[in-house]
Amino acid sequence: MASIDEQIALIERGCVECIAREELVHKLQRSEETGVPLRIKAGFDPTAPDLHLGHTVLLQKLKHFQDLGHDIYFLIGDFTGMIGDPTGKSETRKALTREDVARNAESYKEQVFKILDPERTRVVFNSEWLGALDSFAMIRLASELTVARMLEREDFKVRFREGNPISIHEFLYPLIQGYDSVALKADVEIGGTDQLFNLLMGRDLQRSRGQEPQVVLTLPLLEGLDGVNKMSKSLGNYIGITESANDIYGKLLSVSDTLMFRYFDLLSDLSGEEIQKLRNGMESGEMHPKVIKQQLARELTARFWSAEEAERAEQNFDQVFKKGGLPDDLAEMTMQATDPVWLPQLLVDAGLVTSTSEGRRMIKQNAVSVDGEKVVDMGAMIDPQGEVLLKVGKLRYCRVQFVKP
RNA sequence: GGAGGGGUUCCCGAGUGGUCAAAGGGAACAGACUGUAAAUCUGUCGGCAGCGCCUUCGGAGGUUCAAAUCCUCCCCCCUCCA
Repeated sequence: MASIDEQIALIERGCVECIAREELVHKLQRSEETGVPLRIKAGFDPTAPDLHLGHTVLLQKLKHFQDLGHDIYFLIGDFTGMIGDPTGKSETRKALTREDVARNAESYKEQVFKILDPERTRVVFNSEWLGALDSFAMIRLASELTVARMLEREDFKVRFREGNPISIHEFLYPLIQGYDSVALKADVEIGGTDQLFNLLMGRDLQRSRGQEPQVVLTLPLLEGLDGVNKMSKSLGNYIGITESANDIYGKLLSVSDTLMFRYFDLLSDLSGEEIQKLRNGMESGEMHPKVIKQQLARELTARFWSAEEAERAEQNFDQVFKKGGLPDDLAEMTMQATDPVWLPQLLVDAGLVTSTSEGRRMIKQNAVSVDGEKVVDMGAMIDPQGEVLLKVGKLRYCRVQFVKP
């Protein structure tokens, strides 16, 4: 067993803040003496059907605790998801239906275990205990907090000051999340820095109900592919962990050089020194940024697939973008037709553009090619014979096979 | 309950009777240049077999040859007062 100092070092690695470090030390010591594992809580909002790299920052941290022998409570906020968490958004998030939540939660469960050990992970739903709270209990819970205290939260403060709407139910969210910690008797809760307020709420409520307050660890938010906003499904700037090896590899290679080191820091298993070496290498000009980025892409692709798959993705990438060849996971479809098809319509049918108008525009912009030949005629007709390879822009491909009806 | 301000195309935001599919910015997409990086430049950015037609300016009606713009009712948001 690692010493307490070593354990703390691992736990704090990558964290932005660790609230009440001494408490953590105390908890770890006690756990070691009594053999009772700590209860580690992390909440996930079930809006996204797919986990992405941003979530894995947190999952890696949970894994650290797991490796140290503690119990993970992977909380799926199915109840809170239906309320709509205001966190990090400048406007009210749409509440999910019960069906949405159930469906999304299922896919969470499937994906979490790509990183966590299922044996030591308990997946829990907060509707379990929150659904059982009656209005009386809910109002009593609400009485434990003042509006002024609520408005301390940056998000609310700003919206209030700028005259943007804040629904009453949004005030309930932090309370409810804090109550989750009470219900789980959490020893430690991990969350993004944007969750700090909610995480601290857990401490308050636990204390007021006679429990030992949880230690709060915050992790930085991972920026999405745009390098500006946090990675999120709804912004479309994410890399999903169930995406194909080619996609994961390709998307990673498209991040900016600055962002690349952010990803190294937060996602890579390399040590701090090794990452610094790469950084120096790039700054001194000894290493080409692309080579470093490839290393990142390989490591992470291999994490969710395998070293071989990562290797293949790299070859595929080179083939497609260096040599202008074709990807190996080319989309294919068959189409029934006898008469010549108007190209813009064909592009719509193949899912490469959303309207014939867009198709025409793409042709006009010299972005469309058929069987490798640029097409400039917006009125082009395609003979429905054999198969054709359609390409729009650099990334959209489809092979269409024609069949007689 | 009272008084006032506001809801415009993905987002912000101009637009107060025809010249409006609607300025400007952002995002996005395409082209050039590259390392599918950044930056930059150029173009596109409601739909439709295409300079003509159709559907959009919170919703429903109405006035008018003509409405995002005027009128009526409704819904929603914000501010101040109680």
